[in-house]
Amino acid sequence: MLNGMARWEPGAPDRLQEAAYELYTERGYDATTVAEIAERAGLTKRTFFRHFADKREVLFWRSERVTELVVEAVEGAPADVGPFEAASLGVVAATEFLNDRRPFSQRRHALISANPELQERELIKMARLSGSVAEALRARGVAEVEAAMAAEATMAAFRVGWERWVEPTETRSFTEVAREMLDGLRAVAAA
Amino acid sequence: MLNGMARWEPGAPDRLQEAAYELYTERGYDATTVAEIAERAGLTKRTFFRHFADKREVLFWRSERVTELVVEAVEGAPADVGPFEAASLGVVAATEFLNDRRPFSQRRHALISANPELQERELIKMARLSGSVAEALRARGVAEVEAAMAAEATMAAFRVGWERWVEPTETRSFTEVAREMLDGLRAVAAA
DNA sequence: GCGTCGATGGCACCCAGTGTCATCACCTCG
DNA sequence: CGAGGTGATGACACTGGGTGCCATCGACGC
Repeated sequence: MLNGMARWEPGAPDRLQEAAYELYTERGYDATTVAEIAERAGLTKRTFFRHFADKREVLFWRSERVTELVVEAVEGAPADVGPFEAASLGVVAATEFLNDRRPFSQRRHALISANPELQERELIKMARLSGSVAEALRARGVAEVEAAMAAEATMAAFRVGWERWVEPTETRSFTEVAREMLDGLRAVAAA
Repeated sequence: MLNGMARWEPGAPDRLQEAAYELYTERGYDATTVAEIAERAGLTKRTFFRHFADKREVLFWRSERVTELVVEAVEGAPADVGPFEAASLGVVAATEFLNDRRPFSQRRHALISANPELQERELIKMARLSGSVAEALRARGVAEVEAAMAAEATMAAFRVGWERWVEPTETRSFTEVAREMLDGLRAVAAA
């Protein structure tokens, strides 16, 4: 037993995530072992893997919340708006959620952009989100390919907007930035 | 020494890649160990990692060739076409290259779509490709954000087209499919 | 033939991730 | 209040990806 207090202290995943963020920031992702994370949280390696599928997943914990928000927004879009507009409402919902969490987002972005493995994980998360959006669009009656295109295109705008928004020099809200990107996408595609 | 013949036989990476494809197909990616791949190629695990950064990379070997073709196409686009059109020419170049390689592409796609780890790798490859396209666009004088948007959007069309093209029921060329997707993107964004 | 050099083998090692079983705290029920 | 059940954790062994290090081998120039 490493720490008599910690074993039955509640919130194991939270403590593990916090410890992971700390260590990843202090020493970098690569230089941190799962055993060290667990130790700082007063737990063991084995327990870490009971709560998180792998060493990367701890950084993406609860990100499904964003997916839910986006899907709900798409599903709740007015019946008369087209697929691109509906998907855009999903993107906007995500940005509104993230607007309050800019410092956290920046910190997380710094960690992820410093490591290819983490970028891969982020990319597949976004791809799955795109898939969920496409599915929600199909549920609205949008054709297969059209749904996929609208979802992928708006996600592209989201990605580009994200990269911009986390920049320290950017003063606007994520929502504003994303709207600019969505409009920019329209303009670029129309040209 | 596992195989007296193989050690100094030329083309170690080729043999390793072929062995990997065989084993991944026969037993699946997860159920295959690097040691097994190396053994079938008449080499050792250590040598495998001298030629490929990791177990996944062997499936993406020489995919930089596509990147080169795409970038060249974008750079060689007429000076008067807009960023979206220029990027589209890059996508078309990629499809033309892949048109001859449909069976290989389908086999590769089957492997990748069966495994999340491999999907992650594929996604980051595409993201890097998108980055290269954006850079080529900027070299043409396109503004930062506009370049990123055009690159991401056309890559989205490429991805959706790809998923469609590898379908056995699809009879058209990749180039045709991609053009439809690029047009579809225009239509969807304009709506 | 002799030395150089790049590619390979062999080995030890670290760490991510898993299967299995024992253990512990808490809860319920008699 | 004590017995048994339950879920979370610890402990341990094990597989496999990936790396560092050095010995070795084969080709090639001299």
